[in-house]
Order: sequence, then C-alpha cells, then structure tokens
Amino acid sequence: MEDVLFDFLSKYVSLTEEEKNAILSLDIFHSVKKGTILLKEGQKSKDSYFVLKGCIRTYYILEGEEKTTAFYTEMEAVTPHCVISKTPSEYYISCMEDTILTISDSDMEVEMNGKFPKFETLCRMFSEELLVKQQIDFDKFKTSSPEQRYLDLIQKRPDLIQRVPQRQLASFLGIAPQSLSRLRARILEKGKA
Amino acid sequence: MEDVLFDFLSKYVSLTEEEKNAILSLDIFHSVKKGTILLKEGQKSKDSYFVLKGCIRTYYILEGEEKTTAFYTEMEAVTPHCVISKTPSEYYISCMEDTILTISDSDMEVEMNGKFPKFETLCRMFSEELLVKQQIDFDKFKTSSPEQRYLDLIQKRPDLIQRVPQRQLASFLGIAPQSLSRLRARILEKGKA
DNA sequence: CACATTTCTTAACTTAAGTGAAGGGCCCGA
DNA sequence: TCGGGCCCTTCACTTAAGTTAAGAAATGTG
Repeated sequence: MEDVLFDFLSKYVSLTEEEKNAILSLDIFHSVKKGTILLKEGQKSKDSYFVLKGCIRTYYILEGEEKTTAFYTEMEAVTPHCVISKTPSEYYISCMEDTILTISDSDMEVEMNGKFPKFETLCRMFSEELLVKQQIDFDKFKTSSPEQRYLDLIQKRPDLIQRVPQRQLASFLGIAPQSLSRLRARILEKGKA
Repeated sequence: MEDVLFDFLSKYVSLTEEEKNAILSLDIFHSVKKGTILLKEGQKSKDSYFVLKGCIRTYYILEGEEKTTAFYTEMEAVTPHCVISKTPSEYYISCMEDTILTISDSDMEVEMNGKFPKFETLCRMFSEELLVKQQIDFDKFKTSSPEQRYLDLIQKRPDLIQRVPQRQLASFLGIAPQSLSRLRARILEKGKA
C-alpha cells in the first residue's frame, strides 16, 4: 500500500528514502469499514484523507434529506472545508465500502512542510492541480443538462455507476432520484429506437 | 496599488522588505482596458492573474454561444487550466471593465518558490483556500434551484448583478438568459404579493 | 445624431425536472 | 420464514426551464 502512495507522489516530486521514512513514521495508513463516518456535521477536525482503495463520499443533510455532493475513489484526496476554515463542518464524510486511506492532520502537515520544503512543493502542486480540475468539472456542470451530465459520468467514471446507490448519484448530478430513474429510461428508449 | 496587494498577502504570510522588493522587481502590475482579451481558446499561456481593481470573466464558446462560467473581481485570482495542464486553453478570459491586475507567469513562480520558501507557503495556502471555497460553491450550486442560486448571488455578490450583463449572469447561474428574466419577474411578483 | 447591433423582456409553446403516491424487489433482522 | 424498511421504478400531475420569436430598450459606432 505504501508503494501505491509513493508511486502517486512521484508524479509530483521525487522523494529520498529519508523523506519517505518521515512520511511512513507518521503512521497515516488506516483501514476503515464500510459505513464508518469519518466526519460529522458540526464537528471540528484537522484531518485530510487520501483514498488508496475503496470509496468515500461527502454529503449534507438538508431538510432531513441526504445530499451527496462528491465521491472520492482510488488516488483521490479530500481536505474538508472545516480543516481550512477552522469552523465546524457543514457536511458528513462516510465510507461507501471497506476502504484503505491515509489520514493526516494539519499539524502534521505544518510540521512536514517546515522540515521538508519538497513536501510543501508537493502540497502546492497537488492543490493547484485539484483546483483547476475542479474548476473544469464545475464549468462542465454549469453548461450541461442533467442528461448530459449523466452521459458524461458514464464516460468519465463508469465505476461510480456500479458501486454507488442510484439516489446518491442523483444528488451528485444535482437532481431528484426519480428524475434520474426517468432520465435513464429515456436514454435506454433512445438507444433502442 | 502595491499596498493593496501586500495587505492581501499579509493575511497568509508576513513578508520582509527584501521579499516585497523581489515581488516588485518582477514588474507584474498591469492596467488593461475594458474588452481586452487576456486568453483565447486554443492558446497556450503560462500567465496567472490577480485582480486588484476591476473585473474579468472566463467563458467558453460552445455551439457558437458564449458560456460564462466565472467572474473574478477585487482580490480574486485565476490560474487558467492551461497553465497547469500545459495544454491549449479551452476558454477565453476577458476584461469586463478597465482593470488593474497582476500578471505572473509560471516560470516566475517557480523561480520565486525556489528563492523564497515563504512564497511557496503563500501559494500553497492560497490554493488550498480557493479549493475549499470552490468546493463549497459547487456543493451549493448542486443543491440549489436556479431561483435559489440567484437569490444567493444577490446576498453574496450583489455588486456582480450591477456590473455584469444579464445574459452573462444567466450562464454563470447555469440557465438561459430568458429564464433569468422570467425568474426575476417571478421574484418581483412574489415580493409585491 | 442616427443607425446598427446587442441586450433585455415578454409571450406561447415544448420539454424536462420536481413532487407525491404506489408497487415491486431486495436485504436484514426478529 | 415472515415482516419491515429501504431503494428503485413508474405514473400522474405541477412547476419551471428550454426554445423560438418578436418587440422595446440600451449600447456602441461612424
């Protein structure tokens, strides 16, 4: 599992053995069971997550309804809002499957950034990359219909459609679960004709 | 204008005179006329922008239609997708008003990051902050109706509604211009009743 | 100033999403 | 194994957004 992480990190910077050992000594690898809630609304947390295997999701509870806004799967990272803003979390994070991930808190990161400038470079590059990726996703979302968003999802993240309940996909696509059902039926109908 | 920038940066790190001078020596301050196009589709660019005064927007041209996806006003920054991905730009950036901004290219940033670790810390903190802010915006967008998004915009960025053409606001809100007109009429009607 | 262009609004119609309700399938626990 | 609950689907109905079109208002240009 360590190798999976280091392979990933090597896309950004090349780490020495010393640096790798420093990361390993933080004891950040964790295995969590399906259903585990990593973060709750109202909670203050300093933890960031990086998924090595499995899937986690972020969701709000609005008017008693779960609204899923993001899924993170293999090689994806989340730093919750509350970690940066230092305010209580507005959303939940839970495990969709048995998941292996790293958990690193912001104190660790500050310390590592101080000790190893390369680590800060890594964090900067990574968050810059996430920022532009997310911007592209947001732009795409704004300029597409729900149907187009669903078709795009089939192309870009086909695995999600298999591993995630329909109702959660629906709110991820910004629509009601019934609308997703109908939209899927509509697409099938078109395919036949 | 320099002071406006340094005041802003002081929210993240405190800079020495030497560091400030290093920034000033880069000659990054520019004044651009309304209508200037800073980046075109298909162009490769290394430039990032930080708006000191004025307003710029990013937009796509899809099926011959302009689709505005973001506005950047005072104290906001953009690093276009193409700078990070090193591919031709998929969108345009233009000036909505006479604008004063900083333009810094990625070579400059690499050099500054090498010379002043504090500068890299600044960039990391800033992009981490933007990332979570944008995540919150995206979540809000997904979980709101167009009407609610417009009402939120009145609260959060009332200036935009004044300084930006309606049709551009519409695509920023993810709807057709006619729908925004209708929606506004609907809200007014409710307000009366 | 006058003309051309673009933008905003309104309206009528079409299409799709929201909503409430009901039924079937599936899993889980009693 | 039976029953309860949850999820997905379907349907009918409501509401709102997309679309096409037309006219009024505003903007920019020569």
